[in-house]
Amino acid sequence: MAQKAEEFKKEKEIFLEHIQKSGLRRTAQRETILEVFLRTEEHLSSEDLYRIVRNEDPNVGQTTVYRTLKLLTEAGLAREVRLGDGRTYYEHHFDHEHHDHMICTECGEVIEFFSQEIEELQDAMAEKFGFKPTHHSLRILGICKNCKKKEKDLQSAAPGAQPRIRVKTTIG
Amino acid sequence: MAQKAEEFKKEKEIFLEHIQKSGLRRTAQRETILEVFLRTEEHLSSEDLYRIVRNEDPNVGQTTVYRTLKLLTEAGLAREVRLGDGRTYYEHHFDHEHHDHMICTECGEVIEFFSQEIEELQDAMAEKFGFKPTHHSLRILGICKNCKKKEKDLQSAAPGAQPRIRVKTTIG
DNA sequence: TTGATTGCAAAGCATTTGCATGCTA
DNA sequence: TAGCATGCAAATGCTTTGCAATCAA
Repeated sequence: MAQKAEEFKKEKEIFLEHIQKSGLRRTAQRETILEVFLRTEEHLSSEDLYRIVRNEDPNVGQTTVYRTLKLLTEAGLAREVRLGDGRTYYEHHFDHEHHDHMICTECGEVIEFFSQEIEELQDAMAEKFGFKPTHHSLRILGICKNCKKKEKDLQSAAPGAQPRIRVKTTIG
Repeated sequence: MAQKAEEFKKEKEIFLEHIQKSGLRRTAQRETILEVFLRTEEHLSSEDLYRIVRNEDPNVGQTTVYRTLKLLTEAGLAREVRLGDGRTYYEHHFDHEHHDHMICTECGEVIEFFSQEIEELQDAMAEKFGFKPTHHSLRILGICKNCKKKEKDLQSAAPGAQPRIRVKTTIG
């Protein structure tokens, strides 16, 4: 936990630096939003973050959260993620290894994973086409361990049960 | 070209079959939309398709194009693709190999590619987490061969030139 | 003081839905 | 004839923008 506080300090410095470099201003709202973001480890939508932030400070508007998340992304602290349900999520970027996602289409669970081999094959692929990659996104959709189990259990109990789909569309 | 006509025939059969199986109805609009879709090889948004279709038959509504693209997807003829600019594109699915995409963030060009090794590594990854994959999506963003070249040419001519970004947001 | 920042309300966009009318089976 | 399909307009959901008031530097 003490180590966590250290990390936040570093990230806050980065944020301030970015703000100063860009001729922007330090405000209470931005500080609150940054802190809540740093304190939360999951994938947050702007809406999610807004809900938590307004507990700490009801004077923060939805719009400011949107704008600040953009700012955090520019500063290199956050990264936009599309999980496939139409909205934009944000995850920590600074000091976090690059990774990809498996998304359970029943419960919405998101598993992060990383494969050096896949990364290398992608680069090799790009090179083959004379393409200079800047970043990439790999999502695997499917059923997670838990839901696979639940499905089996349900099947024996109530054969016609419908799964609860959270990610609503096929992702190309 | 004669071979093309054959292909369309097969795909039309599939569509009719799907329509009958589902208790739906064969209509002129659906036929027109299907034909235009089959005839076009690129990645089409609903809007794109709508524009072409209304040349053939101005009596087709935007809504019907949306609904029919869903239908084509259900029938297995089309596949939804998210290229990262917020809208949904469709590509041919039937008799087309699975593939992934490289997207140029300057000109918007989309390169299709396939790597058996990447596929296998993904499955291995999923298995490691007890995750049962249903489908996946891999996008590599970057600069295509052409734009890389143009960039260099421009740089020597007008050092401060701004690139035209078509894919507007970072894709997680 | 000056110009960035905020929050509200309104606008934007892609997509979906309600509903009266039109058509297929 | 029954009920699916259509197309318009209105609604939706997420995100962005305009703008007057507020606040940091």
